[in-house]
Amino acid sequence: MGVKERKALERQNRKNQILDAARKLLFSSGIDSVSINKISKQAELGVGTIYFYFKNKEQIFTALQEEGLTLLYSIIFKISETKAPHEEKLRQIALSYYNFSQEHKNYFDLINYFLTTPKVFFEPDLKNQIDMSGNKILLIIQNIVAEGSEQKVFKEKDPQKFSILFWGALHGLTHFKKFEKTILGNQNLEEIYEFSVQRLIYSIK
Amino acid sequence: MGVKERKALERQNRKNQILDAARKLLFSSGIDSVSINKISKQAELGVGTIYFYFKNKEQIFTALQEEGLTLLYSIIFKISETKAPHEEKLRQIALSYYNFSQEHKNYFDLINYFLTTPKVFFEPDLKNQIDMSGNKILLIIQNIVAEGSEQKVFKEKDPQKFSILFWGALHGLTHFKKFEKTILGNQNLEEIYEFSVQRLIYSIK
Amino acid sequence: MGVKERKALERQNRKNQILDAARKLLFSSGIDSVSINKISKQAELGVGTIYFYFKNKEQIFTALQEEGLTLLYSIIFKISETKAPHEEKLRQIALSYYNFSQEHKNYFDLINYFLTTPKVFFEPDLKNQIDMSGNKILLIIQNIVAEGSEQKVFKEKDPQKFSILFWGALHGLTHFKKFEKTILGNQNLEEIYEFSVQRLIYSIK
Amino acid sequence: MGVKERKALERQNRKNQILDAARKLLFSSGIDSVSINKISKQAELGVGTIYFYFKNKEQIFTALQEEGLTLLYSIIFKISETKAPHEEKLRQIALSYYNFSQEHKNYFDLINYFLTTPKVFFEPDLKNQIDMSGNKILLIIQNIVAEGSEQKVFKEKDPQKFSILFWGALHGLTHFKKFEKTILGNQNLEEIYEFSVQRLIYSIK
DNA sequence: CATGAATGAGCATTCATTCAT
DNA sequence: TATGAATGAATGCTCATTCAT
Repeated sequence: MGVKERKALERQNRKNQILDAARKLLFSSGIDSVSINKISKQAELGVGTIYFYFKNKEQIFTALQEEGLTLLYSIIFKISETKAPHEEKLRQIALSYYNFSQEHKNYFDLINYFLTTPKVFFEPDLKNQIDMSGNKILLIIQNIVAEGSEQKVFKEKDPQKFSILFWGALHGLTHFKKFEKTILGNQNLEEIYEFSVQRLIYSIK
Repeated sequence: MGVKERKALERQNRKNQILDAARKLLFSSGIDSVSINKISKQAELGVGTIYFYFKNKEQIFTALQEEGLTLLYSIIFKISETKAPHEEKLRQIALSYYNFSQEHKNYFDLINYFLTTPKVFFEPDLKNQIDMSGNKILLIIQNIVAEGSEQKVFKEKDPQKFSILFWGALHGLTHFKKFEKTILGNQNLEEIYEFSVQRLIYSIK
Repeated sequence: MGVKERKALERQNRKNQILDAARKLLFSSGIDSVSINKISKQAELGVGTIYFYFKNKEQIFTALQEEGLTLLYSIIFKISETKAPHEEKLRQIALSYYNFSQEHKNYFDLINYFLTTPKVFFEPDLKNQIDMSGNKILLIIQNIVAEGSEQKVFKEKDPQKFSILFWGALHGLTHFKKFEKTILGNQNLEEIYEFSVQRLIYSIK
Repeated sequence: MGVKERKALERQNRKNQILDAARKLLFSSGIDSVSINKISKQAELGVGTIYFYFKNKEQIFTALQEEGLTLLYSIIFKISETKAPHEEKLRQIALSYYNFSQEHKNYFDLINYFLTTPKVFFEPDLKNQIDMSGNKILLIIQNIVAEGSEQKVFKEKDPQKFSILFWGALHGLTHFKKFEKTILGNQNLEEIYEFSVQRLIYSIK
């Protein structure tokens, strides 16, 4: 192994060391209590070192969000690889998204953080990077729909548009978790979620 | 006008003065830069005075969010009162929600803030107040669907569930605005939005 | 009842109303969370009214401290009135002081507040008032010792000095409660307290 | 001198710089007016810097109190090392405690602050640290009594308990300084103090 | 008598970031 | 590369007191 490779490896190790610390903080106390100083303490590194490997806090968050998206992707990918009927795949993907929002709440908060922050300035590279992670997931859904349509299981002519509707709807519904005790009344969100999935799938059959 | 009335009026005026300041800040620099100290400066009042009229920062945000929800409600209510066919009403409501998210971005950011912040410490009263404002909007949609179903224009048996799906989907889709240049590729969100509305309405016809 | 008397009575009622509120706050959340604003809310009176009846916060605290001292006095007075032997009386007084410090912690904190605050400015009247309340208690002890000496049960020639030593020692010991888990090691303070009382009494026998 | 040593030295210097500032404030205007902001201004450092060296305000107070206890310890230790008779040592220790309470009033106020504040949230480590400083002083007294008892000068079987009584009594008596013009009447506290010391010592002879 | 609106200095603490070493 | 000392603006919030009505 040459000097260059070793350097690159060490570099990656350090980055991971930092992300490990950030992740640990994120999971133990939530997004609001992740600060650079705390990360540096947790990682047993100087704050300066953190800034050597990450330009700013946003970049660390981005990396963590990518982790979350990758995890989500792998879950959804697995479903897409099964032999289940197309319809069933969509249903399972939808359900797994709901589960992800509950069981990986911290990652989900992070995704929402990036999705809802009105911050104007966002480095284009960073933004692109995140969006592409999201896109991969969208493509899975899109492919299932497209494939289903080819095989005449579905009758959707615009799989891309539909996949955005599909995911957008699921995403929007997760936010209604906060209304479970109020607006939703005696129903729980999961019920409504399943109803919605049913309807969305039905609409392309 | 008696003393009591005048006092009550002055009280409301002051409250408005504070909300004006808060709104101005919110609209000029975004939610993150609204602080009590800044509000007090903007309103030309002591911070103590702010706290005399509002228990805490959250309450000011709540009031502002209610403004936004009231505005949204009035828009949607107007549509519901027209003589347009049910289907058309839903379409217009959907469209107006999209427009609201773009034209009243600051109110919309505020709504998203409350919807996605992982903070829990929200006072039940405040939360209930907001949720009920949201509920009023939901009920309009629900009524249109219910009425449409009664008149056999729609065939939806569960108008409540469907209205949640409807609004949730629209809401989720607005978040994709951020992906317009990346994931959405050459399409713009409005197109997809209209496609989605079409599909959702179609699913109950 | 003439106008004057009624006025005086009303005046006292209002004062009590205020003290009731202050006491309630003191007992429910401790000395640090008693503020004029809170008192006024609790008493359902305007803050201005509070200031009409009490010159400042200190005066309210003084009144409450007097309550505490009066309560303490009544406890000690009762003991002094029994037929118990002088020695036994002293022992019981000592014990009741310890109990008072534990069971009426809030009053005791208040006493300590006045006793340890390094504040320079203290209105002479106020100070005198408090001191006299303390003096009454001291006099009881002093009388018991004096009487005991007259009857040759004790051999103390200077009952005043001894009573100050007696009370001062007891008071100082109560502060060691904070050391129970550290300096005091495996002993508890009560044990040491009793030991001390024994010694002090023994020293005048 | 290596880099490490120099760093450590500088660190200590900064800490002292902060403590100097805190001490100056404490001594010039009393404990109530020591705030972190004031310290930072006095020390000509940013507030953040204060927090870099001390975890919180309490820790600064702790350090200052330790200074006081160390000073007191050194005074008492010197006495314990003399060739004076045991009895005389106790007398001198007692007297020096009184003098300390008058001449180093600010340190004494600090000690009282920690001893009487009803605040609970004290960190165990900090509390232990302080208590151990106090314990060292107590042990000196205890040893003198124990040694005296071994040599049959005293007849105390429980030196620990007695040393607590001894110190507790002296400590309690210092609080009566406030009563010099009122309860104590024509006597001054020093007189009573000496009387008390005499009695306490006499009780173990 | 009674009110309650208004004050604004003050509080302890956190933060992302910089930069000389 | 790596460090960690230093910053100081900023945060939400409390407080005793005043005073015009």
